[in-house]
Formats: sequence, structure tokens, C-alpha cells
Amino acid sequence: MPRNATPLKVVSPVQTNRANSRNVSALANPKVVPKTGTTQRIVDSITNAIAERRLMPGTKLSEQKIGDIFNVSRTVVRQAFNQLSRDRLVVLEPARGAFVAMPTVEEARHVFEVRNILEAAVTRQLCAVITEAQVKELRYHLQVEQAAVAKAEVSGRTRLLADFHLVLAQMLGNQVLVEMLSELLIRSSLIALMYQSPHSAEASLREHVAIVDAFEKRDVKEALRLMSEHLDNVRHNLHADPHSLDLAQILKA
Amino acid sequence: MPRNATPLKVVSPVQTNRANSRNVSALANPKVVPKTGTTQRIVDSITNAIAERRLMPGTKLSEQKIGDIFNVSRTVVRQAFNQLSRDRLVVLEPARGAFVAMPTVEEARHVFEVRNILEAAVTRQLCAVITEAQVKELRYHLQVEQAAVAKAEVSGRTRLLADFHLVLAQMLGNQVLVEMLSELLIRSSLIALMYQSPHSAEASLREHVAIVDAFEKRDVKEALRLMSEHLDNVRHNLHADPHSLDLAQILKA
DNA sequence: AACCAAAAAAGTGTATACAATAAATTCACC
DNA sequence: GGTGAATTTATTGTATACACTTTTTTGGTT
Repeated sequence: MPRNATPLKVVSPVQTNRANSRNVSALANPKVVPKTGTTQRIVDSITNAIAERRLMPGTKLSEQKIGDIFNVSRTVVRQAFNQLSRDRLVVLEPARGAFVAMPTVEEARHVFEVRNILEAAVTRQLCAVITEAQVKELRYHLQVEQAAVAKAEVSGRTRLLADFHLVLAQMLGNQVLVEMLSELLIRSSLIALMYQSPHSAEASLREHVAIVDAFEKRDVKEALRLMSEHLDNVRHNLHADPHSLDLAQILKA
Repeated sequence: MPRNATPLKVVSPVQTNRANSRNVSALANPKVVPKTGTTQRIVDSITNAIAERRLMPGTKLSEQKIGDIFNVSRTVVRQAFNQLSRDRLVVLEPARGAFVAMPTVEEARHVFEVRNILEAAVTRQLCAVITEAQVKELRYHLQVEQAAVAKAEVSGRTRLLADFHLVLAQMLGNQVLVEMLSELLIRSSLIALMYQSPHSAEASLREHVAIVDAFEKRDVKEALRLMSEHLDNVRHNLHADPHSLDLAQILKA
């Protein structure tokens, strides 16, 4: 599928970028390596890059280039790719390499359906047990979202808006649930990116506020309705044609 | 946590076991290698071994030994371990190695809670759209389960009983849902194994039959009740003390 | 100039080598 | 004889080498 792969061009690798120097540091400073999760750092970096729209769907990820950027060997990069492919953020084509995933409309629908199932359950359960302190915590989160939206901070904004849903799940104290929802949220952001949801950040934020209001009133019925509506709004505003994005990109070049 | 690891002893590796011959075949027959998913074969093999109770929780998995068994290098084994750790079937301890996971009681509770959420949704949705043909398919599956339970076929039986739940999800046609539930089912079998659920296979089968009956009558309310009860039965029969298993094993040796 | 075949280049798949860390053993000492 | 530090052994973490596959380039032909 990713036949027409856009060339790799990571915008900002977060890293001390003395790249294209092929492992000189290995001997230069033998003890400076952080040692804790070099492979995880790569996974996080690429995950962030995708979530923050710096890496476009279909982009080919070369093992050598990524390895050079992070000053590690292909072995480590390959491990990172394997993790990312388990998260469905990249697809591994045998003997061809790793590409940023391009979810189909069907897959997108399925992801949102499962999100709906999980988040409805979260809403129902949380409404029954939420405390005053937790409501305050949510209000604070909304303030942070507000700030990000106001500043037109595109990169962090998507992240923050998704985080809202994660915070709700975390309040139930079920780690398994949090992990699964987390995976779905990351995939959702990739989907939103591919199908360029026109659902504005402002609208999302408004809906989040309404949901917290319902939580505060312990109004389960209302909370469920709002949450379902919120997800529907995001889902239904997806363009059916993913190529609208690709073509725009291609025409620029 | 897996300080006291039982020594590795895979019962039947399914494989042409000319093991402990360190990659002689690499030159001997250069084209005979199946090429398609050598790493996946290892993942499946270990997954099966865990699900069928041939590999006990806490068992240390040595890269070299596994590699010798399958006649591959540690590189491939390591990839397999990474996948397995994403499925939570093995835990990777830095610089110490891979161990078959030992889920805590808390984790077990969380897994069953999420299963409950997902399977309730499956039951509700499927009840609304299930066809005659699908009911027949379920009846057939019950027959296969029956046969496995009757033959006291311990290894395949657990697998089959879990498969029932997966088939239900598959009938909704949502691949994302199937994958997530699949992960939870594998973890459930590991949990059942660790905490030695006394819930008998016969009881599970009876409950499956009752659930299909409710499906046939399109009785959503009844189906939901039965499914929830079924999961509760499995969950509540878990022993709180996982060491009962470990000690029994240790005392034998 | 367009098209196809063959050669070259680049990139992935796996094995192996070596360094770093943890486990096991030895041996001295109490 | 038991305990603990030091050494030895085993095992994991990472880099690199090489085989094989895919992609690109090149050069000849229509």
C-alpha cells in the first residue's frame, strides 16, 4: 500500500543532532550513554512525531537513517519498529521496510466503535464513584486544554485533547483499561490526521466541558449522551477520501 | 519478582528437534528455511505452550536455549520475546532476561473487568443482528467444545473454551475488537493457570450453551445476564494465593 | 524519446562478535 | 562448618558483517 512513500524528513529529533557521524561516540565517551531504555526513547520519539503530525502517514522509516539520528545501531531501531508495529502506528512490509501506518476507513470505524464501548463504560462507572477532588482535577485539565487551544499550539493540543479521555479512565484505577484506551487514542490521532477531521479543537473542548459538568451533577444519562455525541462528532467529520491529504502534500512538492 | 525461576523445560517443541547443534543447517541446506515468519513461529509456539500449560509462570526463557531449539540466532528469539512482552505473556527484566509473566491478583481483576465491558457490548450488539446461520455456527462450536471436554483433552480444551468468546466477537466483524479481546483472553488463560481456577470445563460449557440459547431467542437481557454471570464464575473462583501452585511444583522436585 | 533488460546501489533479514551486566562458584577467613 | 568477598562463568545488550531482496540506475534497442 505505501508504494508512494514520502521521503523521510523528521522535523526536530529532540536529540543532540550530531547525526550522520556513524557511531563515533561509542569509543569517544564509553560511559555517557543513558542506558535506560534507548529503544524506548526511539519509540516515544516516533510516537510523538506521529501524534504531533511531524511524520506523515506512508512515510518510509529507514533503519539506517533513524539509527544515525539517535546514534544507535540498526538492531535497536529494529526493536523500536517492532514495538511500533504492535501499536499499529507503523506497518512492517517484509524486505521492504517500515512505513508510518495508513489506516483504512474501515479500520477507523472499528477503532471508534471500540472506543465508544470502552468510554461509555468509563463514563458510566466513573459517574457513580467520582469524587469532588476528581472533578476539580478534571476542571484543571480543562484549563490546560483551554490554554493549549488558545495558543494555537498545534503540536501539543491534539495530545492534550486526547489526554482528557485518558484521565477519565485513569480515575477508575484500572491499568489494563488505561493501556487499551491509550492504544486506541494514539490510533485515533493517526486517523484524525489522515482523514483530516475538521472537527475543531474549540468544539472538542466545549464538549469536554459539558461532559465534566454532567459528571459534577452525577447525571449518568446526560454524561453518556454527551460522550457518545462527542465521539460521533469526531468520527462523522472524517473525510471519506484519505487522498485529499496526500494530493495536497504532493502538489506542494 | 521472578526471582525463583523454574528451569526451562519445554515439553514438546513441535519442531524437528535436532537441537543443540549450533546452526549447522545454515550452510547445509541454504534454501530449505520456510522464510515466512520464523519469528512468528516462535511466538506462536511459546504462546501455545503457555496457554496449554506446558510453560509455567515464572519460568526463565533463555535466548540461547530457545534459539537452539528452533535453530535460529538470538536475534530472532529476541524479536519474539519483544512481541510476547507486548502481549504481557512474558516480562522482560533488564539485563536479566525473559520470564513467563506472573500476573498479580490486581492485574487479574482488571483484565476481567475489561473483558466484562467488551463482552457485554459484544453480547448486546450481536443479539440484535445475529442470523440463523450464525446460531448454527455457534452450535457447531459448542459441539467441538463438548468433544474436547469429553475427551479430557486438557491442552486444547482451554483454548477451545476461550475461542467461544472470540467467535462471538468475530461475528460483529470488528477486527480491532477481536484483537483486543484476543489479547485479554490469552491473558485470562495465563491467569486461570496461575490461580488455578476450580471452575470446571463442564460448567463453562454448560454456560456457553445457555448463552447461545439466549442468542437464539434474541433475549438480550437474558444473554447479558448469563454472560456476566459466566465471567463472574470464572473470576470469583480464582484462588487468592498464587503460591499454592508454585509450592506444589517445587515440592515435587 | 520511450521502453525494457541487465547491472549497480541501497536496504532489509539473520548470524555472529564483543562488551557489559548479572549469576554462580571458589576460596579465604571467621 | 558457615559466611562473605573475589573470581569465574553464563547471559544479556549492542554493534557489525554478510547474504539476500528490492529498488534504482544505466545502457541498449525499437
